[in-house]
Amino acid sequence: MKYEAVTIKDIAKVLNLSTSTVSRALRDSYEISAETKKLVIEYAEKINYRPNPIALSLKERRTRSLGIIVCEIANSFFSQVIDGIESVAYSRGYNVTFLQSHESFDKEKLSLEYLASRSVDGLLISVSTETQDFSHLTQLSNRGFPIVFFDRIVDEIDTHKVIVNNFKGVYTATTHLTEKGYKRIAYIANSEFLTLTKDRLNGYKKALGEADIEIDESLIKYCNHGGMINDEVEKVLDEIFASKKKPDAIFASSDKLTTGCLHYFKKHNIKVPKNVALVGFSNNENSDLFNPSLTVIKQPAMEMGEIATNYLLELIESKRPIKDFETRILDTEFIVREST
Amino acid sequence: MKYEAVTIKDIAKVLNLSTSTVSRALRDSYEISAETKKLVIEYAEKINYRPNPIALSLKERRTRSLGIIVCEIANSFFSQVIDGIESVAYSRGYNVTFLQSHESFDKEKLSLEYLASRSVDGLLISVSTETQDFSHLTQLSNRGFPIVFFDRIVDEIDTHKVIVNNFKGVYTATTHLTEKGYKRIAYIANSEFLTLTKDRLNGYKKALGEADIEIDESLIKYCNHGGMINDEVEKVLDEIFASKKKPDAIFASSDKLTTGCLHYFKKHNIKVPKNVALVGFSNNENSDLFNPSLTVIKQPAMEMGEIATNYLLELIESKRPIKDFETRILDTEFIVREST
DNA sequence: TTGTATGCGTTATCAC
DNA sequence: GTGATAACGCATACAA
Repeated sequence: MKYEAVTIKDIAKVLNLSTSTVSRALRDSYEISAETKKLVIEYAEKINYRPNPIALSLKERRTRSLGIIVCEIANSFFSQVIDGIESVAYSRGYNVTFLQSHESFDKEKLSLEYLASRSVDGLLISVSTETQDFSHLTQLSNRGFPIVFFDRIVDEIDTHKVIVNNFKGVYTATTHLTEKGYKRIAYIANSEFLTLTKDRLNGYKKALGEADIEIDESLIKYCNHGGMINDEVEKVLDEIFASKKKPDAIFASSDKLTTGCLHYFKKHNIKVPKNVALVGFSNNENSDLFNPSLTVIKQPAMEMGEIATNYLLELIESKRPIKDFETRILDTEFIVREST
Repeated sequence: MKYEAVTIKDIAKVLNLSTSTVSRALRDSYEISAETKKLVIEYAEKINYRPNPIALSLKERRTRSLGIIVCEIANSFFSQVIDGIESVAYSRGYNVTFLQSHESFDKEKLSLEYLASRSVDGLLISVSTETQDFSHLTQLSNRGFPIVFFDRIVDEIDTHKVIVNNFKGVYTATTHLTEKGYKRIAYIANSEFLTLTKDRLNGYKKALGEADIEIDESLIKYCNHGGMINDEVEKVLDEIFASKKKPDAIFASSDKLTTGCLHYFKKHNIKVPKNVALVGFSNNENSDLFNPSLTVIKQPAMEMGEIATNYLLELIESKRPIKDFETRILDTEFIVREST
């Protein structure tokens, strides 16, 4: 059943006016007499008239909507980013559409295509772990479609970006571990295709180097689907714990990987921090309630969303092409708790 | 800067054809010669033509989008529902727009108005804790706008609904507490305006009655903002624990309230379950990792989203008005862990 | 002060 | 087999 809404035409017919008069009256144009205005506005109110945003979009050639692509919203970090995006977008009169890639390259590509085919005026994206080929993004960007990257950015594309200081965050956390005397520190990384993974790994290596700990590549493991695939984390941990020289600490590079480790430890009855210490990136609001409470690197997620959205609106609303792009780097917060 | 996309007109001009021919060729119409089709399709592919969904929406008077309003997506239960909604919607060629009410009646009303002004073809909604006045929903529903309620439904409005058996879920959980010997069981409820709150409370009362425990109204507390306001939970717990006869167990009626209790206990050094037991509704994927691990009532969130979406699409796509509405009641799952 | 005509991108209808 | 035209709902340049 089609729901039929009221249009300007309906109002015009009833009041014996032209659609243009009604349109102008509703927009409070100076050309219209106070009397007519009152008539139109009151009637519109009475029958609950609302302009059709679709028609407006077609006319103005813009949707006043922003598109967001993230791997998943059921993730503390991303839902906090989204809160930041939403608050800025709404205050500037923009609406928001989220699409989840579920860490799938194909889904990301499809979502992107849909959004860019004029459903939204611009895009905020944190790419999927699978994404290695950026041509879908490059093409759009080159044709002038406004894109801002956050969190998982793409180096090859020149535009505004918002990230955290991944290197420093991990360096601080790893140094914390080495200072506590941990020697065999495993690193469970996200997909190796992400720039952020490299930056984080460098922080880890630097800290180990400074503590005169040799880097053992067998302790560095990648989860190319970001822990989204069933037993990705389990497999990686099995490998690490099967070796003769077991780790005494673990660094986990994302929310999902961090809780993934905890689930594994619980299942295999590995005690934290007695048997192995754990630090990880996490914006989980309950990480202090865990058993043990987690030592975490926390990202300013909300702020990230706000800044990224302001950047995007700048690109969208600018009268002339923007050539000078910025990359904003935010600081992480390091919170020490029982797990180390 | 406005991003200019390719239109049928552009193709027509370049190939010296009319827009109608191009349109037909692209839709593989039988009227068009194979030769022309090939020409058009190949060129369209080359320049990456994508039809403008806005123009299509205007023409077809439908958007192929569904609107979702929930209190917040940073909530395990709702993000799981959303996953269910998304999967069904996409498989049926629909796109999804989420709006968060953040438990504010005003925000809910605004979001609703925006969506119903033809941005979406139908609406899935779990109302905010603040919502007492349903006229915004009643009006739309009466005018034939397709709405399906899930989780927090509105009794007054006749349409499809999907809920869980709240009475039974709470009855089972409370009985579990009485059987364990708990006598003073406090009940931290969500907003008293929600139907679901009444159903749940009835389950609690029935279980107490069967255990010959008198109902103590001072142990029943409401959080009318669903725990969204700063120290709502803290205030309520302060009251309960300030009384002489402290509770020996607590039932929390939502995800947010359950973790809210845990945070309070941690802060005030109240041991669970030694000082007080805790059961609550929760779909948190990490509730087994908490300290202590939580005894919870878990809802089939994903399934709820799927069923609700199927109902909504039925309303949208039906040729004639639907008069027979269903309320689907799903079973909850009760998981016993350390907190009781 | 108000009305008429046009166009945003697309497709259906009717003409040739 | 292809082209011209109108329409979806709205805003605006131009006419009156």
